[in-house]
Amino acid sequence: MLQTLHRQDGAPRMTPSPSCAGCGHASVCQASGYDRAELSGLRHIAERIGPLRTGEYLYRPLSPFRAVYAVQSGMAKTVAVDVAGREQVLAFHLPGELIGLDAIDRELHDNAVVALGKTQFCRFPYHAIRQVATSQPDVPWHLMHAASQRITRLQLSGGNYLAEERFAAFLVDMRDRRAVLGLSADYLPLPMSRADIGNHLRLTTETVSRLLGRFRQRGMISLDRQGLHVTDLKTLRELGQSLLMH
Amino acid sequence: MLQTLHRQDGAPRMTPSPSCAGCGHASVCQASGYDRAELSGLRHIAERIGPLRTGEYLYRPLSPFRAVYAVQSGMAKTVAVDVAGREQVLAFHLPGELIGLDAIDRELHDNAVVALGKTQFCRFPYHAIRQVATSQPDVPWHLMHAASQRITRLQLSGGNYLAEERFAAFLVDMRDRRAVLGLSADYLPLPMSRADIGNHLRLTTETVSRLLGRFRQRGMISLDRQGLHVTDLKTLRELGQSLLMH
DNA sequence: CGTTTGCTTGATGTACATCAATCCCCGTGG
DNA sequence: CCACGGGGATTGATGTACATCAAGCAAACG
Repeated sequence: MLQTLHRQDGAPRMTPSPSCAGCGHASVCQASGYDRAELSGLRHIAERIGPLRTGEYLYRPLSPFRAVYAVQSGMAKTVAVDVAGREQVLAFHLPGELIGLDAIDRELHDNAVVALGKTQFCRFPYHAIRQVATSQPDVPWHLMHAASQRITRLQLSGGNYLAEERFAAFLVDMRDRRAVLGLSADYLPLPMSRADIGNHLRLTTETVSRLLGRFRQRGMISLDRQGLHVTDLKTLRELGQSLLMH
Repeated sequence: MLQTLHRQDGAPRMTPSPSCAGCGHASVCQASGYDRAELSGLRHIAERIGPLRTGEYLYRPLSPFRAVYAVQSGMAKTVAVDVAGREQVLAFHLPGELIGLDAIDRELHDNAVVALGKTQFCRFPYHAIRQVATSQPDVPWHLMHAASQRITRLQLSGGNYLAEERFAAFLVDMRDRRAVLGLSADYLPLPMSRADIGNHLRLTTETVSRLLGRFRQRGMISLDRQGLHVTDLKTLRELGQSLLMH
């Protein structure tokens, strides 16, 4: 289970707004750039959703696209389901990361988003975003940057690499994203199942388990029930370097 | 491995062009939506580049991001090179498809774009796009749609599927994209090497060759030196359906 | 508690890679 | 015109990274 996020003590407060005033998760929005004055309109249209609990859906495949979302606290996964019923975990989302940009083009969500542990979301209605964009021209470019980043990430993760490289890169990537957000970085909570991790990395649960064991044996990580501790980031980063952004 | 990156050298020649009037490739731009009045500004900032020949670069890794591009005629590939020197073919680009959106976020191209056969490009300087966007607010949203589409495609292709499924989906996808652009759809020119196709699909040249042979034997395609003819689209689409958009 | 559910660990299987010829174009020079 | 060379394509034999199958185990949960 994920605990509630703690606000950074020395972090500057963001400007109060109808929706975001008093939100306990301001620091992650700041880390994601939502506190910039040119994007202030986004704060005013944000709606809170949740908390959702493990396995509950934010949206389902084939639901119409009406908004983009961001995790506020907790963690979520995006899952695609194909015609044969096979599932594919496309991403794990940390607080502040935009969800649903892939649905803009066809105005249709072809994926599901599922909460992993108690999770809260922010909802940004698309019509409101378009409205805000007319007075704040940086807004669409902010989305564009988020989309650009997502494309870069997907391109890297699509590559043909060994299980060990992909898994190391996965851990380091998650660590780095948490560091940017001001969350505990050496400790990674893993509210998703081994099956989810494996599916995401095109591996089986057994292989994930074996990799975790191997990394633990080599002193790169230490495991507990809720997640893992990164104890040798340098080695881990070297293993995954081909798959990581610089 | 792939030698193309080291084969040819030479800076692309650029021809400034105030508008698209008289461009012989207007139909593909039309198919891609560039003829809409709300995007007319894009036509006025387009510059022609090329023609480039097989193996010549549009841009190289680590070059600064100053523009997005579109293929005008011919075909191109995007190639990522990691720290270990391994290459990964990320995409093959048909006329009208935007190239370089992944570089917007970090203002840096971490990939190369290489011509496959005699290929012409359109260049859209980023500062000019931003300028045009101030008077034509649909412009950033057009890019956003292109990015959204790219994300959807990458998510699909990242999945864990059999070689046969991926290859069938690749052929059908290319066929469908050509159909949208008004190009010959049953006939697919393949100016890239088997190695390029295989690399893109996480397969070896040998496997690509065997798949082509198998598909030919089953009467799904017929091969010639320059490309292939799709003779049983239905079966091909069924094979690849899990990986295709609907 | 017992049952369930997910995790771990070992033995065996397989899709595809790798290795290795051979073939087939196509360009080049005589 | 043909001889020759070389890079890509095909085809077959063998290897391997990871999946699949199978069994035990430990935490979670009613």
